[in-house]
Amino acid sequence: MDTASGKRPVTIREVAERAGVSISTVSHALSGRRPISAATKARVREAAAELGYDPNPNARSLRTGRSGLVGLILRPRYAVAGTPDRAETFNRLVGSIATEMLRHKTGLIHVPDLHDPAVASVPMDGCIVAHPYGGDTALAELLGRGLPVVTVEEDPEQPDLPWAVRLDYPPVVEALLDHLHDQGARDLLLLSGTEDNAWNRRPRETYLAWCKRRGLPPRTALLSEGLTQHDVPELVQPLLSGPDRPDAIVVATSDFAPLIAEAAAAQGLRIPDDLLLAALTDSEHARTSTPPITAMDLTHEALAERAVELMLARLSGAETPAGPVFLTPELRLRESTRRRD
Amino acid sequence: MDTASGKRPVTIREVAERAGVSISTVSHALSGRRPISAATKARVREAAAELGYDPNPNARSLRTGRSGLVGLILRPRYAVAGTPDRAETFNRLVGSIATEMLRHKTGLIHVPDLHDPAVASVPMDGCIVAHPYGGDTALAELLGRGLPVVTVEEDPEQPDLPWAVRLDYPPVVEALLDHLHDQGARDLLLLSGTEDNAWNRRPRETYLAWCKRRGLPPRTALLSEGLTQHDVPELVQPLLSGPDRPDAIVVATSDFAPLIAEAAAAQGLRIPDDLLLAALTDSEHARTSTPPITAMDLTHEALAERAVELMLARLSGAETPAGPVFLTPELRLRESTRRRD
DNA sequence: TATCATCATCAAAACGTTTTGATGAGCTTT
DNA sequence: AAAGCTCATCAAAACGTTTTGATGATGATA
Repeated sequence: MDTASGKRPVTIREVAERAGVSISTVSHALSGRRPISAATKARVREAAAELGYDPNPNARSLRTGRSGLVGLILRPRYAVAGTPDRAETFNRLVGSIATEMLRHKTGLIHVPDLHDPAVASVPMDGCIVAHPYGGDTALAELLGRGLPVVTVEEDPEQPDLPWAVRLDYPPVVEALLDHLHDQGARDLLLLSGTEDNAWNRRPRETYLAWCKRRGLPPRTALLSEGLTQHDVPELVQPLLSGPDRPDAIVVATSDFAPLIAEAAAAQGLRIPDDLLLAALTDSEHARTSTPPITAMDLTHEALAERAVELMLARLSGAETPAGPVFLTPELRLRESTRRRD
Repeated sequence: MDTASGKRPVTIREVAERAGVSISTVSHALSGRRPISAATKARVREAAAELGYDPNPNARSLRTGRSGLVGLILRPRYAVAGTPDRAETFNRLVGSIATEMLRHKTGLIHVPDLHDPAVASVPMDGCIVAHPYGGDTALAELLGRGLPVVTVEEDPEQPDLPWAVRLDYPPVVEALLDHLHDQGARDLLLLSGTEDNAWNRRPRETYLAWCKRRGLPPRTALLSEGLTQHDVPELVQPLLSGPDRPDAIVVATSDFAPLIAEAAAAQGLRIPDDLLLAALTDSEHARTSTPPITAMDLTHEALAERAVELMLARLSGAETPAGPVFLTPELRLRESTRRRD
């Protein structure tokens, strides 16, 4: 095997010479876009095979204006921060989109940075933007370029943008809150993340509306997704002590739930007996913690499937739904919110 | 916001016209590869910004011969088959490579199919091939093209190919076998997968050598990675009944371990009391099964980190190690191989 | 003042395709 | 035998960059 790495790729010109025809004949013979005699076609095919011809994708894309590749931009910053725990969400998101793209035999590019001039720009026919921020600049930029965009979750500032695959939070969050209420909770605390995206905004809105409807005082606070294991207990401790401690906590970031459980234990509070605890995203951490923690599963796989489907439909010029597509997150009820009888 | 999707992108020519200079001056002003007067440079920058100029990546790559993108090819077929269980391995593999690439601000392309003519070929400066097969054709093709390749695990037929990040199985597999032996196992059965890659071959070789050294009769069988939940119990049942049943089973595919545990239970065999059970890859399934199953963690994250590092070093022309890089898998001892005292 | 270097800018070539209008050979029709 | 068709093939343009040799202006030197 020749491993010389400086090898110049075979061009269409060399194939043409070998087959004794013109460049355009080679192109037509291989693409079949114009009739070529059977004999010539065979000769060209043979020459191409012998030389190991592989058309230069850049030249082709430059000419045709399409690369056959789809970009993927993942907005949440924590995704790149990458603590081992946060990785599960990232991996499910990325992995399931990659799986779907492979199933459809279409190349997927992880776009590193849209704006950094040091980063090569990326040849994509369309782009999936996952979990955009409010007034997302990357999203706006792509739309401004006229590139076909499909979002996973919506830009909260532009909720009605078409070609979005969205999660329908209200019924699920209400079901969770009702469940907590059923279990006796009357003083619920919501700890949202600080990324300004739909996942943080929507459940918060639902929570506030629910409290108003129930006549309960809403209590909210922020807990940045970027916090470490060390920060969380410290920040949470004061919330758990004193006479006005909540009797239920809903925390957005699932990884923090077990830390809150520990902090509660340190105060002598038992879960679920003295404090109910639930998270707004699921993770192994939540599933295997003691006790296992009730969580909302965002069904990344389903989001990925629909988003990829939508993107490929758009690129192929097929009919696509006019408005956003809604999926329902799954509520996973576990021991952390189930009072023993 | 203008959402017209048929918008033609801004070219360097339009920037040049707007700034009142030639095309090449724009190129030089933006790239800084030749001195341009401060005034002109400012004018060009302004024009580019106003028009929202973004250089066409295909044209640039065609001219320069580099795209700034790295390809990723995942060989194992099960990866695309994608049962929910198999997904964890796939996601960790893909997710951690994507994470590393993002950290280095370099685009990553999932290559769907190297040979399918219906699939657009992919503009990559180098390619990471994960878990190649014995005599891997895709690997050979890439090497034949002279493309820089880094493999995660080696092609078992060409174990000494440089620029491979390999797992050092023997010490870990021996440690596992010794552990089983310590726990009293004398009749060990190895159930390998059917994908012909290093992960199936190497541990098998170590097992055979270990048996010979210990004077124990080796027993092996195959269990395809593509089997479903329904197939496995049926196939395993006969192995567990009869007087010559093994007292320890090492199964490659981690998802099958809990199924084997069930099949054993159906025969009245208890784990670990009557049968020791271990897997050659880790998964949540194995971690949370009852009892938790001893497994070898392939440390995909570490493999990814080294592979990406190696690839980027090669592409930047830096010094790279001459031979393969070895990492050691982690043995996770759990209850399934620990006899109660 | 003529000559020479320096500096900023320009024009043109090249990268490897696909596409399209033109060309010529071989038939059929008049 | 001339005219018209069809079919296969060809030549050339175009896609949007980067790169390089050429050009002209400006100021320094002889």
